Amino acid sequence: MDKQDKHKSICRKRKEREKKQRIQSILDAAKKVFASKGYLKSTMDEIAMAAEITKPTIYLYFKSKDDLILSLMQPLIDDSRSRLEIVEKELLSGAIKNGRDLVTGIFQAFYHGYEILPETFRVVQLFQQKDLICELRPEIRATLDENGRGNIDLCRRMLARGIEMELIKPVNVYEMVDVIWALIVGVIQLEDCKGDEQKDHRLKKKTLDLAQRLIVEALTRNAEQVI
Amino acid sequence: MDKQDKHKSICRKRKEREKKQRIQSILDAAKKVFASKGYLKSTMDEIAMAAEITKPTIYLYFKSKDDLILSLMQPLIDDSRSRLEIVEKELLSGAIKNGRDLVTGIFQAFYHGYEILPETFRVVQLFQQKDLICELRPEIRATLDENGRGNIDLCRRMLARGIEMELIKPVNVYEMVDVIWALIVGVIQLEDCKGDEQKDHRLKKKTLDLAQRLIVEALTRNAEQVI
DNA sequence: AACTTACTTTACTGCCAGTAATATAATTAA
DNA sequence: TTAATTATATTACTGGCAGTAAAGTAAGTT
Repeated sequence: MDKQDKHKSICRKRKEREKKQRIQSILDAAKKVFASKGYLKSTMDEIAMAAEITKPTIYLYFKSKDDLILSLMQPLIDDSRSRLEIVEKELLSGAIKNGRDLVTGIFQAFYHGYEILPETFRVVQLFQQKDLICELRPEIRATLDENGRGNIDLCRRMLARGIEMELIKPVNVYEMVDVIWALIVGVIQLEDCKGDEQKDHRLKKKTLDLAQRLIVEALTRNAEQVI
Repeated sequence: MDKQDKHKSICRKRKEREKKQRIQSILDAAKKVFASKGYLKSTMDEIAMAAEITKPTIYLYFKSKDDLILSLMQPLIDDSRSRLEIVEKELLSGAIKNGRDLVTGIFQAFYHGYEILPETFRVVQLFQQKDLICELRPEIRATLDENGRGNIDLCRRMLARGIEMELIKPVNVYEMVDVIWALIVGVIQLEDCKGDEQKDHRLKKKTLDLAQRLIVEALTRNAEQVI
């Protein structure tokens, strides 16, 4: 019996491993297809083809096309998170000595997600406009919510701490985080629809740099209040 | 013969009038449907129904669903334009005496478009993300391009003038206009996906106000250079 | 070997943008 | 007044895609 149980559990483990691999291969395929054709123009059949399976198999693991893309977003959120945490550590340890470095750190943490996965990042935005955040695998929805919110919270804490430390002027941190996020999303969106791939990145960078400088400028004059 | 010609021309005029009315009724119907269900969820059949005609008739006047929504955008662009022109007049006449009023004027000119036609405004953004600016009636495409660009140009001229008059600090006006536009679009988008209709407008306003203040703050300190 | 479970596929439905072919009403020409 | 032309509208379709039901297959279990 003992032997049998062992056998069972070994087989189960293999199965689970295979399942994970299958899910991963679907995600990889989806990433490729989305990246090459964009979310809206990509079809589930194409993704299935790329993953060397058929469409219904995808639906075994993902509730919908939206669920699929949102599952891709998780690593992106994680990336921002880890970058923000580094900035926070620097802030708490005193390595960050002025408002400029703090604001720049936050900007870059968010922006980096776009640099590593532009297409996925773009889709995050699409989702905000459509009313499609429903109909997701609850797990994904939950983690997405939690982590997204987590990043924002972390960001707010850092700004609040920055204010305490008098690195930046007192502002409403809730609104402030929104403004930073809005700027990044807005600039990327704007430049995406203008540029032709090549100059694109440079333009975005320049515009975003200006945005960053303005925010720093506005937040770091120690004399006056913004509010 | 003279009499006949007159008759003809009168009839032709009536026809044209009727045609315009039909087009207008389609646009009105589309505006209603889009506003109530959003662009993506609205179907051409629904719009046809609302206009009390059938779908193919719409395609007689509009090349595609995209063409239809873009036709709706024109008034919105015109609105921003006329508001910007007022600000420009004030700037040239000397009625605007500081950077704050200039920046605020530009912000408000753009933002007003959202206030009067939120759904259409939102769709403008959608278009920037999708790759759908193709396949339009060339006339619409042209005017849209021209006027959109026109507004941006106007805006740039005003900022440049503001710099000349030393109302604001010297910055790259191309990037600056992008930053302003990005902020407005970004904030609206962000708040749209958070709020539940009621508090929505107030939140947006507050966040946008902060954005405005920050830009003003950064641009109006006369001592230092931003760039 | 019969049975259960997990997984995959074939073959569909339903929805929707857009179109071809056709019908109807109004204008013009005879 | 009637035949021909034009403008306008409709019915009935196509094609593409997300998502699903039902049927098949392979592996593990008894």
